[in-house]
Amino acid sequence: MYALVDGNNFYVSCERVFRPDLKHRPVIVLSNNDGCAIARSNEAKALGVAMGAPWFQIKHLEKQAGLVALSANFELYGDMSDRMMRIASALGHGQEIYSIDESFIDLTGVPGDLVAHSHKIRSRILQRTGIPCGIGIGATKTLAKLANHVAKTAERKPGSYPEQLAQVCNLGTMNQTELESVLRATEVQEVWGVGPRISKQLNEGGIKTVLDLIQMDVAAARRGWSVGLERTIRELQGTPCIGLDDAPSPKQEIACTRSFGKPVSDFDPLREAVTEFASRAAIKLRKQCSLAGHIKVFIRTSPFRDVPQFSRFAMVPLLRPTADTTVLAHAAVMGLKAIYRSNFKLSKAGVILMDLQSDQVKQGELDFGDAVDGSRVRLMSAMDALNHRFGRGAVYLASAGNKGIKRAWSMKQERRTPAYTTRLSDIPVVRA
DNA sequence: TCTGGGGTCCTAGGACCC
DNA sequence: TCTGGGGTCCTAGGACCC
Repeated sequence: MYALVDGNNFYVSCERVFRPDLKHRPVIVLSNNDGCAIARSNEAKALGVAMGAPWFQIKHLEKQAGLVALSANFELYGDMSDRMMRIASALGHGQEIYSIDESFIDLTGVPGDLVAHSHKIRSRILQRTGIPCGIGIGATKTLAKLANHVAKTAERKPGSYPEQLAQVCNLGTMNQTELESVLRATEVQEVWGVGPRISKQLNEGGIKTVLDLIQMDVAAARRGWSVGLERTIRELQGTPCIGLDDAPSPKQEIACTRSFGKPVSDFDPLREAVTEFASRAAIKLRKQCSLAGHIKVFIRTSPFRDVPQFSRFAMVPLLRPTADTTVLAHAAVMGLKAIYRSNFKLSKAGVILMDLQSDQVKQGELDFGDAVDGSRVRLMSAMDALNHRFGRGAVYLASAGNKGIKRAWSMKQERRTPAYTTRLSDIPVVRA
């Protein structure tokens, strides 16, 4: 058995912990650059704000309906996530942290009433972090996901499912009739692994509810779609195909990409941006003890704007795999030089580290006199240590531009709340 | 004016091999 | 008239996830 613990409207819930005045009001959190809605309170959902809705299209709701929009504050969400995950792990014996607000728990060998136990953990998370959760339980991860959807929907939309399934839902203990009525009440697009494309195709073939999907012939699913859909159906039928991944393997790619606050045409700001992105990606790379073999750089115009379009990338091979910020940033800028053209209003750039491998692998090579210099590795460790101790940006490459000055390409974040839990200067003060 | 960022997996098709 | 068969590896692109 698996459980899925998932924070409700997670980013909004994090904000509400420190802004109780936002409770019961329509609130959304915006993506970087204050671009579009990436989290919505129930009240905002009820207003009809869609996931991913561009802010400029819904901005009128600010005055019309009291909609509150906040800039994304990932420093806060990451810390709140750590706290929630720690408490959630007590639900079972193994935990896979699947995303910032979700974790799967292995319930194998957990004795007693799983629903009562889950309610207890749910209350503990709410009490100690302020984050409300939904917990779904099922024989497979896909069923646990589905149960979680039921638990959250039953709470948010009374009448959608039986009331007692709200907050915690165990599909594993339902009788056939109850289970079928839940499956019939749920549309295929709610299933984990079935996206908009496949659900549309399934609907056209008359498969509309999860009950229809569960009864589908797995061979036909494989022929018509892929092994992925076959696996999803088998999981829905109760055959585990996806195990708990509680020791995630290192990333195979590490990216840092950003849209700019406003369009950029000149080379210098692009060089700064690409240097900055390469530096940030390199930090992540060293954190997982990897080296990169290739670095990909791209720049592009906005596909949403009616301007001459431009989109190019360069793949730069590294002489030898490295995690050295200066080498990676230099390679990225070389790539940028190769693809840069003036006279375009560029809106986004990014760097992707590829062909990653462990930093423990020693590649035998001929010595051409420029072999890996241990002092460079120590320099990187020193940089990481300084930035960790004194905050990001304490030391950085000069070619990333002066961080003390507003950089032409920096992103827009006009509505960001403080880092309440991670910066001394931002910690709330309680007055007697 | 204004539309996110960071990943994974699967498949088809081409290059290449004998 | 008529142009093999079987395999691997790599890559680009699609679909999906949050």
